[in-house]
Amino acid sequence: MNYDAFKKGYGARHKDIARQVFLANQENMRIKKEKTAVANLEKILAAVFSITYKKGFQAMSMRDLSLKTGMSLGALYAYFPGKEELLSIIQDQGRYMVKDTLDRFARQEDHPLEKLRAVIRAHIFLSELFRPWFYFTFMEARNLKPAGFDAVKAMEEHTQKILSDILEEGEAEGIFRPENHELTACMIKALQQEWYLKRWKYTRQKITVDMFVDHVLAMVEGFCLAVKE
Amino acid sequence: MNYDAFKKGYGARHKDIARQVFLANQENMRIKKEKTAVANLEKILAAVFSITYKKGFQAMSMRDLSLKTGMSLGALYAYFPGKEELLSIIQDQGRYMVKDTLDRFARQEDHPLEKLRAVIRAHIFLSELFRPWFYFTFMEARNLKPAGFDAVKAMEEHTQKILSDILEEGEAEGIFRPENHELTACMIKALQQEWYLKRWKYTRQKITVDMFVDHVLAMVEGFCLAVKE
DNA sequence: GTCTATACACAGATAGAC
DNA sequence: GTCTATCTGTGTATAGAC
Repeated sequence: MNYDAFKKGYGARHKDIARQVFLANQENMRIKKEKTAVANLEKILAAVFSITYKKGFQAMSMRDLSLKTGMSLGALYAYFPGKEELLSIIQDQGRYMVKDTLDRFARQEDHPLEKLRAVIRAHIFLSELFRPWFYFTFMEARNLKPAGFDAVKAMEEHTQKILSDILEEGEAEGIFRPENHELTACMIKALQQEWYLKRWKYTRQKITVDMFVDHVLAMVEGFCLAVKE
Repeated sequence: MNYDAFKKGYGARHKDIARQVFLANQENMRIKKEKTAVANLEKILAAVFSITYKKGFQAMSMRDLSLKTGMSLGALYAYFPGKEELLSIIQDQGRYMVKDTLDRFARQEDHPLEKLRAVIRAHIFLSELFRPWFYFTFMEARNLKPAGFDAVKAMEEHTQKILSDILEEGEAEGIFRPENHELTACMIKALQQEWYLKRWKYTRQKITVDMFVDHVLAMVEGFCLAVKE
């Protein structure tokens, strides 16, 4: 599966994500009409990503956000109780998207090697499709309150476990070499993260997401696969 | 070489770094006595790292810094012209340390495989020894003005080239497999970065820097080494 | 639902005494 | 060299008109 196929198969678009955010946080919003709320949330999210990509969430002022969205300060506060809550809302939604997608892809395949490939691909392709979310989730995690940061850590360990479980399973079947699978899972996660943390580099070097994924898979398989005698 | 050996062999300590910072920025400081300046710079740097690790540079107020160092606001401004300049000073010094060390280790070995190992090890060990510097340099890069950010990018590409040059050289000698060495260099850098970006994870999992380095090397060599026929 | 106007806290930075 | 006191801009957030 390449990126184009993934993109076509993956239903959700920006508007759908905004709708999910609305449904999950409806009780804290003064806006009641779904259509209005979703349209404006979409604008707000896009603006947040655009502003914070360059200077970070802390440095983004509510006036910046007002200017970029074309909405007034008063209007913005009808969509979330405060700046800190806005951060949590985005982080929560980001985590939900990743967990939901990876769990789904992990269930789709049976053979450990195919499963490993599917999960690695899905993670990187998803991070390409929702790059701003991934970048934001990583870079702004430390601005969360302890509870939020704990959720980030738990998520990191959850996705790591998906990978190490596959590796264990494959070792039991004689497909993968015995190794410290926890550590290998960490390395895989590091490679995945590279894609959305340093996008400027790959854009400049004209490396596509498909090339990147293939290289990651080659490296991982070169290390993990049991040698045929 | 393991981490302990690296640490013993690597001369510079925190005080020496503070001295380098003093010498490099002397003309912008109102403090003239080296001994006073170095001692206080050491305090200031430690305080910056401690505060920003949790909430970032933008969110650190000068009053936070004053409290943590035990120095007054007025005194702090005798050591640097402004908050933004303080950021540049730290970033510049961080880059200098990395470049200086890596170039040195790359020159030390002759055989491509040994050189590759030496450079990868040196980078990870250095990031362990000066973890706050590395973490800070990465996380706060986007708060720099364009010129500073360009320097960061140039540095990233410089260290990448050190690696890809070694891989090219090794391929010419038949030691490494033909591959997209640029991309492999990127992967290696991603693995190195993982160590200082997610230290909390490795502390929790009781993984030492030596274990980590060995795993990275095993993975890289498994992928790069030409297969013996 | 969205606007303008404004409250009030806190930021970075400096002046001038010691 | 270091301190305290203070200036001035900007931050988040809200009240109340439309």
